[in-house]
Amino acid sequence: MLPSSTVENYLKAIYVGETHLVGGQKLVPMGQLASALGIAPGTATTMVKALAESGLVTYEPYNGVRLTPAGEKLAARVLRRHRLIELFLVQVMGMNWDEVHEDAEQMEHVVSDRLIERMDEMLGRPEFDPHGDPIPTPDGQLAHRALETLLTCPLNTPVTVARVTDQDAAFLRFIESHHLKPGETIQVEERDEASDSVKLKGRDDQRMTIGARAASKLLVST
Amino acid sequence: MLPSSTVENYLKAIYVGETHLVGGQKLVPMGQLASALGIAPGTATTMVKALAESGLVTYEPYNGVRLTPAGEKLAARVLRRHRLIELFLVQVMGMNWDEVHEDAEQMEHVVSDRLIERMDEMLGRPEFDPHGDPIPTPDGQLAHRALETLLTCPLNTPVTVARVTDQDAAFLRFIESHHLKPGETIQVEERDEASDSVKLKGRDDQRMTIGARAASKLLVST
DNA sequence: GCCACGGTTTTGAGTCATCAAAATAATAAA
DNA sequence: TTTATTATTTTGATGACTCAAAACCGTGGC
Repeated sequence: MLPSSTVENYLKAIYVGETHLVGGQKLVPMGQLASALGIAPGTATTMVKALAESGLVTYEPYNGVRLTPAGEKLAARVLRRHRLIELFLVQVMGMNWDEVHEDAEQMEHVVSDRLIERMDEMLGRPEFDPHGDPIPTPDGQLAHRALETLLTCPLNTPVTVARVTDQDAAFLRFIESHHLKPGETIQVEERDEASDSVKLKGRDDQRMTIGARAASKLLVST
Repeated sequence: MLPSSTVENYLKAIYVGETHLVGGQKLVPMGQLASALGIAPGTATTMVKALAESGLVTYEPYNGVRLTPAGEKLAARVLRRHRLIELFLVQVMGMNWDEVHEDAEQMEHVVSDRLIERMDEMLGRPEFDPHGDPIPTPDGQLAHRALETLLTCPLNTPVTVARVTDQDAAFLRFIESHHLKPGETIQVEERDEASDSVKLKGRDDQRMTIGARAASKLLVST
């Protein structure tokens, strides 16, 4: 039984949901899953029970859901495809990084392994996609770097933007126009709790202030 | 209402079915449609009635189905996408022409207009795909050439292979290995009704004999 | 002109994925 | 502890799409 696009999307959402979980708890709650997929909560429950039936997830009623090794393998495969496709569309086809998400979202379910392999080859076996998200290897391994957000990194120290953890097109365009894409070097000059904002010095010493919410989505390496 | 992949496939099948019709009759019979789509005849009937309901086709019970202008526009769009994708996969990604059909079949329904436009641009607004099939323009026009099959073209006269009207991977590999791809120059030396075969002289004066059924799928320009 | 046969349509049913809304469980508040 | 709030699960239904098999044309053969 090859998984349907729907199943692949559930697994992917659970996978990334797990990474967003704080602390030792490992179960993704149904509500979070449902809203991540844009479906009604009841639908998520029904579907997750079916996934548990086929051994892809572990389901604890009223607590949440977790991937089994089999489910994790499939999820990593989908994520790998998604990120390779995004990088391909940007790197090879010259599309903007804020307009490739939807295409990747669709293509990840349908293109052949051969085509994915060809993309991987043309891109030189990349480890990160245009947003700095790590690309799982064919066997599901994720490269992981120790990164900090702009809310936690040291002040007045040059840091390199490594990853942007938001796919929203408007946000991505903002990042791009302010030269905050992965690879850029910046410094955090000041954080202000009261105004919920962060002051930055960017390329050409350009000053800018961004909200804490946005700052938390920019990951940097020191 | 954007059409589902299923609807797009029905329209595409009717579209190419129409071109395969001989003479003045213009209706694609249900049986042909069903077998082209690999579905049960009853399913085709049900679906075609729904398509007629939404104004995409004209349906005459027991006679067949024909596209309306609206349906034809949609069908041409899908075919354009399919053929651009195939050409892109071969030309840009270096895939073999016998292995791109399935990917194109899936991608044609999901990739964005922007991505298609980008492919078209990268390919230099091509008129024909790797099989020599014409690529409809954005407004649905088809370039058409006066072509003959190897069964009807003049004998002992150099002709250029222009189109291969079969997507079967094994057949395409045969064509390729015998240097009969679109663009190659060949000559028909002899036709034998009795043995149902055609004798050819190909590249480097190499002689070969192919069956009439295969010969009818090779279109040439004189 | 009748009948048989191939193609077509109907019928009845099933799968997958979804929703809204009612019922229920867990949790936080009073 | 009892209640109120919020999250989750059930229930009942729907919309696409599909099949198998029974019923139904329509035409060619005799």
